[in-house]
Amino acid sequence: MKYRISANVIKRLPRYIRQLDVLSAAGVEKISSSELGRQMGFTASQIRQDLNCFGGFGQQGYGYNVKQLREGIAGALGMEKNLNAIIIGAGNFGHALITNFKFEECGAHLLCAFDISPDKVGIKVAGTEVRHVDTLVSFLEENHVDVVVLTLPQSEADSTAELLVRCGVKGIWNFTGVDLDIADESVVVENVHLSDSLLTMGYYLRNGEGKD
Amino acid sequence: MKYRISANVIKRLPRYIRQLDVLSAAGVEKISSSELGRQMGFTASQIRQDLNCFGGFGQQGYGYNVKQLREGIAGALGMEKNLNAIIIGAGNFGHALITNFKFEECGAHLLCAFDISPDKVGIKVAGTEVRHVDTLVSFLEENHVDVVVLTLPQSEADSTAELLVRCGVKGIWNFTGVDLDIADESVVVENVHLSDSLLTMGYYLRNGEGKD
DNA sequence: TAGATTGTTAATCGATTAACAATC
DNA sequence: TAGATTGTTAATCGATTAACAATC
Repeated sequence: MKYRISANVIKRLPRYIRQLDVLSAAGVEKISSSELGRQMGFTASQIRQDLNCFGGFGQQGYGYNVKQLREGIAGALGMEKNLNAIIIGAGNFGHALITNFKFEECGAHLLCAFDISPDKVGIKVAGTEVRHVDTLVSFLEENHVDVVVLTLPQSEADSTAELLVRCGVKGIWNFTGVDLDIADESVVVENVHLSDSLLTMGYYLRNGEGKD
Repeated sequence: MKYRISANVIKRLPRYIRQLDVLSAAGVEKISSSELGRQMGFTASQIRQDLNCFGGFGQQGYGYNVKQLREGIAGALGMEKNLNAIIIGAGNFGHALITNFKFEECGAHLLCAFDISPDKVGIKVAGTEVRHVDTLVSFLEENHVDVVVLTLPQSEADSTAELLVRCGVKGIWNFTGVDLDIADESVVVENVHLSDSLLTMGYYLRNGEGKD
């Protein structure tokens, strides 16, 4: 890539995808930055700046073709290249992710799940096989895994993450609630803290007005 | 409040809480902004700026008392005042939240759940009663509900949100994946988009290096 | 061509970092 | 008192917004 694109821009890309999908579904073929901005609560300027980080998706005097722009952003996010994923921890939360989360729509493919509990190992959850964690390392050796979804108890979080990094895993989608700090700079960790989201809500509820 | 505190600061508060809890558990009694910064990946300056939005938690020449600071931030977030919550949609995801999510630790109290499916209505999930959605409006009339957790199918998201706002609900924690746009400025909506998180991970995995 | 709207540069605004006096 | 570290002001940096020439 040319020069580093700010994290703020990257975080907005999935929102663009969502809105463009809504527009597409409604049969809208083209849209201007100002109209898209109105719909998403952004300024037209910001939208043009954001999109221009990745090249000229638009056409002067016309606007943006919805489908083309959608593909362009999907390309920037690399959504077309499938990421292989596995999930460790098939408890309530892991189970819900396996069953409901649309990995394919995010350009990912869930290979299988791992758990330690005898009454889970061996079963299939929504078509996904649950293996024993004892087979994890050998699985990682034999398969290319891009992303590991961590949905196991907090007590296991750090040791498991360390093991994964030693096995060369480069992406950890961490739902454990523990802030993993991993020294290896090449590892991408996304910490999902649902409680953060509720706590900030609490702040705004009590201190009046929404965020923006 | 004095003057408006930026959303960036608010979003960092739960992270402070987490780190302080880790320190507390490890028996650490005091900490300086520079050491806390080292641990959390912030500058000491930023930490002092953040904390001073809420008043002098620290003591010159000494640092911050871990427990006191924790209480101070919890106070700023209003964590001690309980928020009443209900959850609508007891499917996989709702079920997982009811079972695993620590509402109490976030200063919230889950009153009950609602669903439409006959084989869910009437049962208890981890001690939480599941009621029929037909009883939702009367429940809202008879109980003060601060936060509604939305974990129902996308097709129901917009209509349900609209109903909730009409019933005077001021907080919606939205897991449906649909961007609710609610005109009423006094309603606080937290949209949780797990897919956003995975998509941005995908970007960094392919374009090298972690975020920071 | 005239109108519209982008791509892109310049101006503004806000957030982070640095510096340092206050003070424990 | 001397050392440490905050609270707070000033400087810097980056992100957002505004403006406008390019062009479809």
